Amino acid sequence: MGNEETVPLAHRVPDLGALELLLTVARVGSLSGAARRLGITQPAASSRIRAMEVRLGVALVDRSPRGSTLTAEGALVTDWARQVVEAAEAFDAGAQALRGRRDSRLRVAASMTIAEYLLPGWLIALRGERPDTAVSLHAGNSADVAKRVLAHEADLGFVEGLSVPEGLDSAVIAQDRLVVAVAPTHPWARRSKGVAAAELAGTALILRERGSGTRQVLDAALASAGGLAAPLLELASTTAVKAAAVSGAGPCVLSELALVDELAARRLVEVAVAGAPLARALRAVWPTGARPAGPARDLLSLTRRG
Amino acid sequence: MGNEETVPLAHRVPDLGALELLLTVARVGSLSGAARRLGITQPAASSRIRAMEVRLGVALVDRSPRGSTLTAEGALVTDWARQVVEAAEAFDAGAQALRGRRDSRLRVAASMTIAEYLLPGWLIALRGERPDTAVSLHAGNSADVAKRVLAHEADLGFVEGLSVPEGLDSAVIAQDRLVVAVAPTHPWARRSKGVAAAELAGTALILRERGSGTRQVLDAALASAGGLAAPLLELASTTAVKAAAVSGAGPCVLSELALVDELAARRLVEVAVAGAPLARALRAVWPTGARPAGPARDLLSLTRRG
DNA sequence: TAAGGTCATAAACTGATGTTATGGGTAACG
DNA sequence: CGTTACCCATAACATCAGTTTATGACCTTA
Repeated sequence: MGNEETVPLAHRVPDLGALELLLTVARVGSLSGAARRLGITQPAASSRIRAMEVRLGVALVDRSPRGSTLTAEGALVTDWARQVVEAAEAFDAGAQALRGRRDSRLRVAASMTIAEYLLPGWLIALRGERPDTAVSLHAGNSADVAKRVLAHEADLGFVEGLSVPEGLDSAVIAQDRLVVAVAPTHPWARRSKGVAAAELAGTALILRERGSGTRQVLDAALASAGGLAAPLLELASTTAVKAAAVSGAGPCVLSELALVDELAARRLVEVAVAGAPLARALRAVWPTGARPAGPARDLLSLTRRG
Repeated sequence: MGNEETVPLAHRVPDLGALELLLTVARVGSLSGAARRLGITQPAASSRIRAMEVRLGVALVDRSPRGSTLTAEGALVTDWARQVVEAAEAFDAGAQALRGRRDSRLRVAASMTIAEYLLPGWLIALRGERPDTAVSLHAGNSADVAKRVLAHEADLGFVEGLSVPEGLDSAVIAQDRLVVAVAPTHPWARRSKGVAAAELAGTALILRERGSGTRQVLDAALASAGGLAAPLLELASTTAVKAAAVSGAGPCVLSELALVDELAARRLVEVAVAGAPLARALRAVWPTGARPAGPARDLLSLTRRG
């Protein structure tokens, strides 16, 4: 985090077009075929792949008169490239929803965690089924979402939290779980049995600002264990909370959705908590009686199928 | 999956340089400050941010004579951008390791799942602590990894699977779990109680090719339930397996690491399995007696701290 | 009011990426 | 066998996004 790069990331990593081309080559099995599919000429594809190989210092594809297949290294690079492209697709889906605003046909309001981590994926899926549906997205806290849905400024809302706001019907679409996480160097990381609710309640934590859904659930869960201690840090964004915890400032509490990467890469370690219900439902909400129809129904069924 | 795009993704999403710039603006609080930090001039930063706002059709930053702060939409876009940049950093970490090859100081061999999903994150962390350590990476199956480590062609190996190959010491660094997943439209997705081991064993599944670690664990886990049925499809890559399952061809079985995105986006739904131990240990391995030292020890401690 | 910070605009330069136009390979088929 | 039809590589030229340099306008603070 925050170390000085002599040369910026963008000069060491091929751009999205090149990564997309590589994925297409892997899928199609030839440079010229991939070029056709992407609407460019074969020499352009050839030179771009070669430039990428030179930049990375690794041979990516085996060329033959019958086509091109990935080398072993190329297969690995392609998988990493796919991660980047999928993140870019999520970016695109979110950005398109944001651009829509007034003139779009499906207006969604969602709490921050859902808007950030889940909605882009759903929108990609929705675009797959209903390519013509234009979506707009507004992100805020639970109260804000409820207000917009009640005022018919949004066709469908998504909230996390314990209770459903007045005047709204809801459906549980998934379970989320709050996770206590610490840097690997923190003493709690070595505890095989985790911490008790009372100890968690008595510890100064790194938290989101008051008013966030996360904060409410945590408050409620620890009420019977003596209530939440004064926070160590109160930060405005999920990212700031994670960064503080990674640097070893103390334990943080966040949605598992927000912590997937950090936990997988072991920048943070989960600490089990005994005796506190840190699960919470993620709900879709709509005005009482007004069952979602049309595009809202499509999106809703995407999120809860199963 | 595979629908025709009129305009390629790369033209709808800002390139990595622009996304990095946006993140820096968010962190630093001014366009000119971000420009300085990235080694470009202020007009370049200004025009790039503006171009991004035009392309997305959304105002991202509030400009004032005292600096620039993110708008509400800008904060959301920045979070999506961060996902893309982090994926690009993982790409870079992996690619650098791949480029090193012979002349590097730390040679790592890892099974596919670990190389693909975990190692890039560890390498980023390692670079944070020991910026000068050059790493090379070879990916293969468990036997391949063992061979390289035994031949001292790799300083440290990572394998998934039930047993530790002969002649190697090991340390468990994490638990992985095999997950049975189906498309949301599949009948199993509606089962609240999941499937029994015997039913899973009797069902034709979408699997990786024989010889993969995943396949071995599954074989062993279902041995007592009658053994694995003939597969529905045997595919060469994790991605192909996922794609087939998403399209509804049938249930697939993969590491939870490989399924994080699909499950979060609900392109696939997890099916609980009763009575089969689908957990497996991820292990670091080294030649018996030769305790990892130097950079290998640094990397190892990164992965198992806690 | 002068100094130091912010951001915006204009004009010229640069390079990556694209094109068209070629040529050289392998394979399948009558 | 040639003919056809794929594949890939190279060369020369065109285009455009992103860059720098140069300048101006705005606000805050000493």
